[in-house]
This record gives sequence, C-alpha cells and structure tokens, in this order.
Amino acid sequence: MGDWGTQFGMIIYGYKHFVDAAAYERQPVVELGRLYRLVRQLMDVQEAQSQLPVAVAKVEQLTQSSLAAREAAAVAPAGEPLKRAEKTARLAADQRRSAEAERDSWQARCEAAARDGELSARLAAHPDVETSVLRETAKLHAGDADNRRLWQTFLPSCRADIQRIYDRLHVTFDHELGESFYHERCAPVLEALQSAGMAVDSQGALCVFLDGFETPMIVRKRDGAYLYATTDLATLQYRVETWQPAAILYVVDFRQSEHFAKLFAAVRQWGYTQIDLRHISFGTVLGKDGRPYKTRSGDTVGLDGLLDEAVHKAHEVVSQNDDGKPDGPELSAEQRQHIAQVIGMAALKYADLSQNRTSDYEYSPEKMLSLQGNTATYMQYSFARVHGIFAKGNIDPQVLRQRPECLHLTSPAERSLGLALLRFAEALDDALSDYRPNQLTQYLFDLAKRFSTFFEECPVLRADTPAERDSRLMLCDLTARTIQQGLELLGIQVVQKM
RNA sequence: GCGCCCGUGGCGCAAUUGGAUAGCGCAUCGGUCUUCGGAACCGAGGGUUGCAGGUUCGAAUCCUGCCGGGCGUACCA
Repeated sequence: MGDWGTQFGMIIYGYKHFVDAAAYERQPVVELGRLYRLVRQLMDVQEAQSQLPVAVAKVEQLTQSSLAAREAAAVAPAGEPLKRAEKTARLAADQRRSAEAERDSWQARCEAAARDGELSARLAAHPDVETSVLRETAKLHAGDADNRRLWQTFLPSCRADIQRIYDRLHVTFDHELGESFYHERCAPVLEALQSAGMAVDSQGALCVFLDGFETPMIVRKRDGAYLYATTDLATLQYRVETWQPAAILYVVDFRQSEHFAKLFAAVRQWGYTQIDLRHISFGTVLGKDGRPYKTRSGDTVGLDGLLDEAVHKAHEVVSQNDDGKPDGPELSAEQRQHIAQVIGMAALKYADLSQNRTSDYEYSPEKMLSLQGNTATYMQYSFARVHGIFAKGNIDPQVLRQRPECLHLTSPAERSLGLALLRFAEALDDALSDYRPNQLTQYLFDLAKRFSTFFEECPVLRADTPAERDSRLMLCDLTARTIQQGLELLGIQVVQKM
C-alpha cells in the first residue's frame, strides 16, 4: 500500500504553501485532495513548458528527415529498393505527424495555463515544483521532523478515505503493511546485496546488473532515495521470514512486467530459489480515446463516482421492475436500496472479472453497468427465481437435501442442467490453474443459461408427479447454491428478491 | 534501435492451452407471451480467425516474414 511515496511529498508541499487552514480544519481529506490536485496541476503545466521546446525541435528534425526520405524515394530505382524507400518515407511522415500532435498538445496546455491568471502567478512563484516535491519526499524518508509530523497527521485520514471505497467493494485484508513499514528494512537489504557482490555503484546510483537485461535494476538513487525495487526486495525478504510462502503472486498491470522480470531474476540470484514468484499481469484500462485511462484531476474520485452511478442505475431498474409487478410493488424503499447496491456493485465487478485478464479493455460506464446479457445480473436473477419458487411453494431446501436420491434427470433440459452442475469443480480448476476468473464467469453464465431453458421448459411446482417435482426442486436448489458459491468466490453477492 | 503484448462476424469478447462443424453477449430480423418472476425463452442472418508461407494426422493457438496497433526501455510507481 502506497503510504510513503511521492504523493505524500506532493501533499506536504501543497500543505506548506497553499493550505486553507479553515477548510483543512473542517474536512481534512477534502482539503488534502484539493492540494494534491493543485500540485499535480502545477507539475503538469511545468512539464508541458519544459517539453514544448523539446517537441518543437523534434518536429523540426523529423520534418527534415521526412523530406529527405521523400527525396530518396523519388530517385530510388523501381522494384524492391523503391518499395523500401517508400515505406521509409511513409514511416517518417507518420512520425512527423505524431510529433506535431504531441507538440500541439503541449502547446495547448501551456496556453491554457497562460490564460489562467491565478495559475500563472503560482507558477511564477513556484518554479520547478517537481524537484521541490521530490525534496519533500526525500526529507520525509530521511526522517525530517516536520515532514514526519505532517505525514503522521495526514495518513490516518487518507487511509480512512480509501477505506470507504474498500467498504463499498467489500474488500478486506488479512494483513496490511504499507510501504512505510519496509522503509527501515531497505538499508540492511542493500548492505546484504553489496556484500554478496550483487549491488554495485554506477553513475552514483546503486545498481544490480542482471544477465539478459539492457538496463540495471536501480535500488538506490543518486540522491540516496530508495525505489520501488528496493521496497519490493525488502518486502519479499520480510514475507519469507514471516510466512515462508510457497508462492507469491503480484497482481499488477502488465506494463510493469520488465520490473518484475528483473525483480524475480535478482531475487533468485540472491538465493530465494524455492518460491514460486509470479507476475499475474493484467491489461490496461483504456479511456474512450484508446489511451490508458487516468483520473488526473484526483485519485479515488473516478471510482467513487462510478460506484455511485452503478448503484443509481441499478436502483432505477429495480424500481421500474417492482412498479411493474402485476399485483403492485412488493419492495420497501430500504429493500430497493439494498438490492440496488448489490446489483450495481456486481455489475461492475463482473464486467472486470469476465474479461480475459491479459487483454486491455475500454473504460465504458455504459457497458460496465449493463444489466443485460452476460452480466452478474443474469446469474443473480436465476438465483432469485429459485427463491421465488421456494417461497411460492413454501419449500424448505434443507428437507430436500436430506434425500439426494430423489434426483432424476429425464428431459433434455434437466439433463443439460445436471451436466453443467457437475462441471463446477472443473471450472474452478480452470480458473485457478492460470488465475483466470473469466473461466469461472463463463461457467456461471453457461449454467444460468441452462437453468433459464430448464425453467422455461420444466414446470417445477406444477410438475406431473410428486417425484418429478421433488427432483426439479432439487435441481433448482443445486443451481442456486452453485451460483451463489461461484459468485461469492468472485466477491459478488446475491439477493432473494430483485 | 532493442524487448514484451495484441489483431477472431457491425461492436465487445470466448475458445478446456495443438483437437472434432471457431462459441457467446450486444446490435439486426422473426417468433413465444394474461409468467412456478418477461431483468425471460426459441429461432435466423452474419467469419477464408490481419496477410503470405511453413511445421503437424490436425493450427485462431506453434515457427518465419510482412501489414496494422499498444506498451516498456537508468535513478516514477
């Protein structure tokens, strides 16, 4: 958990220069959020200002080489050389265009900042915020009294704010140790690496050079600060000492695969050869523009808003459906609210988990909040239907479960459903073998579809014989329990009425 | 430049890791329908799996080369 990184340097810098004491007094997290965004904005503009001339020069250079490539193509002899030259020219033109686009976007940001008087004044008063922020971060890490004190007062409210989201998502931890916990363990790790001859000085930084990698894994910056890799090494050592794990899974965006490849290589060389270390990488969430999705303006705001939207939309559908009941509405306002919570969260989680873990996907609220087709709602609906039958028939499933011999599969729909039920264990194995939750979602959707067919074709309470009725009730119960168990493994709840 | 990943009906995705006629959802079209809960069911159309070779009894999957896209690449995480 990132309780120690640059984001705290940003907040500390913001607090020292821009805090609104009264606002902080009233709502600390809101004010700290504002400060974070403010500092972020200053850093972004200054990045744009420093990148602009670089981009301009790059456009100039690429324009030259593009011209040269076109001239070369004009005089190239026909055949293979011409094709090659044309391709080079095309590539050069593409590069020039994308450089121009980049230049324009830096320029637009600079101009927007220039039009904002207050922002311009701040930029003038605070040149190079990024360096200042890094300095605050370094001071925090070095034990500076002021920064430590600020960090200690900020941390609880920041942590509590994040907890709100975890609570909404029902995410809990068995152990929780932040980056800060490992800080004091970093120096001994580096000493060990140095005495093992693995870590050496290079250009002022402490580096581990590894076979098969062009660049080293840097474990201590020139300015003395530790990095991501340092904490990862200390964390691994601590975990081995404390829990003797057989395997450690790192569930992290695939863009960090090189980092983990280096980390694992270093760790094995260090002597930890018995642990199964795995980077469970996943694809990037993309915005509408196909670029990685970011909430530059804040941190958890985007997610919070999405959760609200999911619940709100589910509430609309629940209400609409309940109002349309033949005998009038059945649900209280509280029930509707609870159902909307469960269904909305489920839709979001399912949208994420039903995707192939390794592929990118586009952040699209419309799709993520859909309640039709291959969605959690479909499974939850099956579960609720079973409870509808049990309620209407006054059935106690516990009684059924005493006599499993009552199960008889005669019609094709019953047989198809029964076969799917038997495959549950197999689906779990599939999901587990390569850490792919979508194997499980796919199974559950298949099961629920078969149940729908069964439900349509096979009357349960009005079955022809008591034996058939009992058998079908049993199938219903098994289906409901399988769906409930499967969804629970995905962190998704069910409701008896919806 | 080097490295990693991706390309599957209009759109979004699967494919038991090399097996049988490539599946599903949305969308489209057509049916069911005074329901054990229609947030449903049944059916139809739509594919040369980016292109070209190769390996194999068998390729969406493995190899090679193109085309197109994404990401990473020395002190961010």
